[in-house]
Amino acid sequence: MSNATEATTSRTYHLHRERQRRRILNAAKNLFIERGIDRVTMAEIITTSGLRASTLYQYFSNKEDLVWAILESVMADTAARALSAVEGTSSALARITALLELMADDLTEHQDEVRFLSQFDAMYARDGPAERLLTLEAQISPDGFKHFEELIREGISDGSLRADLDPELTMHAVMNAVVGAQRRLATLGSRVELEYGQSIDRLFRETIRVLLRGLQAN
Amino acid sequence: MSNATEATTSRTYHLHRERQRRRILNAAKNLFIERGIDRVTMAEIITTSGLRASTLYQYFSNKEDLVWAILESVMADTAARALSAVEGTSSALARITALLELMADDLTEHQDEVRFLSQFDAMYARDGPAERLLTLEAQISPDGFKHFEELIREGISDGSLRADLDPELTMHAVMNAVVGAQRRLATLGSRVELEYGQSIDRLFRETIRVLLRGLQAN
Amino acid sequence: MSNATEATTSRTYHLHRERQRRRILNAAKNLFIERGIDRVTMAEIITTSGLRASTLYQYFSNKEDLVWAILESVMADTAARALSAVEGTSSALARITALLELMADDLTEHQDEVRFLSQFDAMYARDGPAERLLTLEAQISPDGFKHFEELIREGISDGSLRADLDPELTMHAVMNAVVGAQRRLATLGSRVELEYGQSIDRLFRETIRVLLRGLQAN
Amino acid sequence: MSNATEATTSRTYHLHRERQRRRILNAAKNLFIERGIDRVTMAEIITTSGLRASTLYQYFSNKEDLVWAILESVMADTAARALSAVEGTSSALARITALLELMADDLTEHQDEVRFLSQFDAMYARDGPAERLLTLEAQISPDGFKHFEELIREGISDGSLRADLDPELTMHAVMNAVVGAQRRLATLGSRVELEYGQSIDRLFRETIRVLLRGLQAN
DNA sequence: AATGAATGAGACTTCATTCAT
DNA sequence: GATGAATGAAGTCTCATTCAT
Repeated sequence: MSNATEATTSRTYHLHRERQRRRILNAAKNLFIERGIDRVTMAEIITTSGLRASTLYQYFSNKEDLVWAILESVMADTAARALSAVEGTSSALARITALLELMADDLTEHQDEVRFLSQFDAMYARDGPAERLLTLEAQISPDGFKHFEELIREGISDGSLRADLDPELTMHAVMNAVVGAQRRLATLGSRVELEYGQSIDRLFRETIRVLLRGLQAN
Repeated sequence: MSNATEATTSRTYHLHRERQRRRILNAAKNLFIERGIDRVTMAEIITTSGLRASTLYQYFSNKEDLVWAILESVMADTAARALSAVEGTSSALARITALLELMADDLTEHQDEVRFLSQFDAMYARDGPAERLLTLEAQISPDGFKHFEELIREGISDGSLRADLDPELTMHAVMNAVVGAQRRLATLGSRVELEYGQSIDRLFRETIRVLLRGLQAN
Repeated sequence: MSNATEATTSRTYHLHRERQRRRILNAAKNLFIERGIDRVTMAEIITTSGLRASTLYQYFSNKEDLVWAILESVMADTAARALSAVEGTSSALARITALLELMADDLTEHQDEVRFLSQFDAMYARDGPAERLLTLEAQISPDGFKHFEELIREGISDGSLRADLDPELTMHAVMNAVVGAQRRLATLGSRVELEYGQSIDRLFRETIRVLLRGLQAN
Repeated sequence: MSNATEATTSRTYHLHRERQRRRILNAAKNLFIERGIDRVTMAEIITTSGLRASTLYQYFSNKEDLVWAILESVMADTAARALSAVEGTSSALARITALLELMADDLTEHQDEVRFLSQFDAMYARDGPAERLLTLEAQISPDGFKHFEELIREGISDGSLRADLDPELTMHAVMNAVVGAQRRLATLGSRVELEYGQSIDRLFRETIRVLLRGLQAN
């Protein structure tokens, strides 16, 4: 086999493998999102993805592997959206606003995926190796949060933010609250609207508003 | 059988049933909290509670039933704590402060139970009948949130809070964020401290501070 | 329920349980002996024993458990035979002769079981906890080998056995050779006769003869 | 292509094939010896040998084939050692002594391989075609055993051995006992020392001693 | 009310092997 | 001859739950 042919063959193989992988991932992701991670069986994923069990197991060695791979893909998607949202913003404030806006949009447009993340945290986050998640999370916010911290610093010096804030602490507290609020809303879904009589979107945007006000100097 | 004997028998019987019930509930609760709802099998609950499968099924007709019953007990505990925390406070502000303090305390002292609630939401909240939860939640905050709403109203009229707030919307948004933040911290546990380099308690208290500031007029 | 009834019930249950256990053990033993431990699947044992998989697993928690249980039963049988063979013998020599005779008989009449033991040793003996086996082996030879050792001692003092023997070493060496020869013959089965042109029984008895001669003084 | 080139190509090709074959055999042999024939999967052999499944199957058409090939190689090794041990011996007695010595040495120095043989017998010997084994065994003792038989005959006539021996029967009985003892010791390994409180080597040498004495006339 | 036994349904994997290129 | 991908056929075991007594 000539080198050229070899390369082509290898590329073809690689493409094929990638396609199959996605097929499985898609099937699993949809099922997980639709019915909850723990209620989906491998058999279903196998049927849905149209492969044979043994073939699937050549791509993912067990259910947990699959769950992590999907987590990765969901996070990568979110990260990509975040990156493109932040792109072209000039000030730190604009950047953060864009980020929070994005989270609000994601909540409406990708509620299922947000719920998946929520479920993942509830079920797997505690025992999976911490590093694995940290690595993943590094992707989603290459340095998005850094900007947040900087902004707080800046704001403090120019007097627009309260002087008594501890930049790092505050940033983490606020981000945790935002994420926590977002995930809770996604998780409870329509129940929130029933219970609170407010649309999810309004509630989340109000949360953001209050939090931002809480940061500003008076 | 005389009426008196009958009554005694019935009372004894009732007591016994209650004791057994608690035994099961306790065993299950500890296991759920320790290892996560989905990783606990009925067999384990049976072994731990020291009964036989068939006996247990006379008290709870399936696993979900058990989960809901524990949810109930956890919520009742929290509600009891809330009630005693609020007791003796005079102003609405004091009441709310007491409530938020309690949530911070619960986060440190009952982190496992908070995590249980989080997991419950992630796994069951969506399909269980909404009313069932609403009824339960009515217990936890007999009217605690009402006070919150009132306080906001009051604060708006006396000028201490920002005039542009919509009391109900704001209340729900803030409460959702507080609960979301609390549960997320409980869920991630030590991972948060690793990741954020801050103690869970500090982060949660900072969240509260920022949120409350966000409500105040300048 | 009266105490009497209770006892009866419990006895009935116990009997039933024991019967089922034997049913499984029998089915498995026959299959193992017939086709070799590793070529028998749980599914076959299940079918043969006429129970459902889940029922069987309430008696034995996995295949290895089953294998060990059968080992136990085979050893117990052998031990019982040994005991009754030795019973009524007066001298140590008579005892040993009886024991070796028994081994020869077992080789013809229970060749399958001897082969099972051989197979067990080859496959499991190395990793199973040593104590488990030692305990089991203590059963088979309550003190049968002790007699052997004593006999050697006696023989040495009365001059009938070679003076340069180390009783314990010799006993173990001889027993190991006898058992090794027996198992090898059982394992190779008809192949031996084909290869050696001698009946298994004759070969084994000749082995014993030579070994015993080797012990005698000239 | 010229004849010369063809020959070269063919030789190269042949060399390559031989190398690959050895690679596989080595990997498999080590694994079999280390962990037992039945616990080794083809996948492991494939990984260890560094080839792909499909490539391996071009050399050996199934697992059993591989097992037999290794048996062959182990036996060939032993045979080679036997040959070189016997080489240079003049008398039949010397020959036999050398052979038995070798078996004792093999037991210590090649215990794993002896165990492999033991396992092979337990698992495969019964169903594999008898001739296949006979052919193989012919290798190991080109005529070693013949000598043994002769020796016995000689010994009988010169009065050094007991007159009542049946040369062929005795030879086979003794050889079977020696091999049986050797394999059993190799199989049980350290467990023997635990159980018997004697080193494997001492036990085996004592066995040989007793057997030889058993053959001698007094 | 308690219990021992049973069990349907299915879960997740694994393995040796084959085929098309 | 080598390789990547695929796969049929089993395999072992688990689990929530029920039923007869």
